[in-house]
Amino acid sequence: MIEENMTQNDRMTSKAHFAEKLRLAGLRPTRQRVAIAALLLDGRHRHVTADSLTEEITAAGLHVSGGTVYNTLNQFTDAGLLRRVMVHNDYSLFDTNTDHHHHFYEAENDQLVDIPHDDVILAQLPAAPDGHEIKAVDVVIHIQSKNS
Amino acid sequence: MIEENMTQNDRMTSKAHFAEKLRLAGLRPTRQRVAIAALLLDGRHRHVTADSLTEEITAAGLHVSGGTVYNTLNQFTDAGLLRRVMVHNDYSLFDTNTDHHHHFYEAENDQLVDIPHDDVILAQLPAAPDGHEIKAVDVVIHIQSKNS
DNA sequence: GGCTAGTTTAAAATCATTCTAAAGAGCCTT
DNA sequence: AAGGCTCTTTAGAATGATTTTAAACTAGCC
Repeated sequence: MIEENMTQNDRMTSKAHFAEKLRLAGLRPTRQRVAIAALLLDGRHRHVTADSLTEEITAAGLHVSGGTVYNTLNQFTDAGLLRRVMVHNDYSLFDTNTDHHHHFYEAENDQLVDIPHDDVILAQLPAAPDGHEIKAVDVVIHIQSKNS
Repeated sequence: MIEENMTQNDRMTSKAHFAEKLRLAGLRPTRQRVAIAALLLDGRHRHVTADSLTEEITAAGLHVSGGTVYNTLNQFTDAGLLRRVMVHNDYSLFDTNTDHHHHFYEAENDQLVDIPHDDVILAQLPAAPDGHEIKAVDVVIHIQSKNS
């Protein structure tokens, strides 16, 4: 949203902006990480896979090796810039929205849909086992079309 | 629990019992499916992987090919005799407890722990998108030991 | 007893992801 | 701006869980 009507000059600014964002996250702002950050961390909320991200990179006229795409996705996730969503074991899904929210998942066409933050209310969470603390609560609501 | 003090005769009965269970689930009771059912569907609640199940089968002095272990796990899951739990993408986890309940997951040592049915209360579930219905609600609470 | 469709088998194939070793690039120091 | 040290990237090989294959079997029915 932020980058809708950008001039060439703004784009340079934004490159520096993402480099800074990476530095703050403890990641050295390399050419490939900045490029990927510019694609993924622009505020748009969506779900990507290593594959779909690679397509985006190619569409942007760039090239990043497969290994680096995977590494970057993992590093961004560890740094809290992305969130990994667990709905199946076929391949990893990443959410560019790291805010606390949950998901609908439709297995029929492997479709993942965000649930607005306040639409699921969890009352009375169980206490974590002794010596442990809760790190995250993931809720996935599996849905299917009614006529099946 | 059911099969704690079984005589040889009871065991035969139980074999027939599992064969019947499979038939009811729409699965032809083959030797290997009955054997696996006897191991997994005895009422004990636990989590297994294709690997751990294969070990159990071997420990029982039996042999079932790898492909069949995977097929059976998938068929049992589709038939509602097992439940697949999604916590990571490394390999599939199956829960012999198909009742509605949720899980704690400790990534550090890949430990999965059941949460008693009534310990998580979800109020105000969101309505499923138009034309869809809710099939299942999965809640995974990620935990970590406090001193880390 | 013999059929036939559904199963099992071992082995090969698949496919996402990670690892490897060598080449390259940030970035701090001078 | 050069040197250098470490962290990254790269292409390609390796890994490992899972699926597929085609042939050998078997459960259940006539």
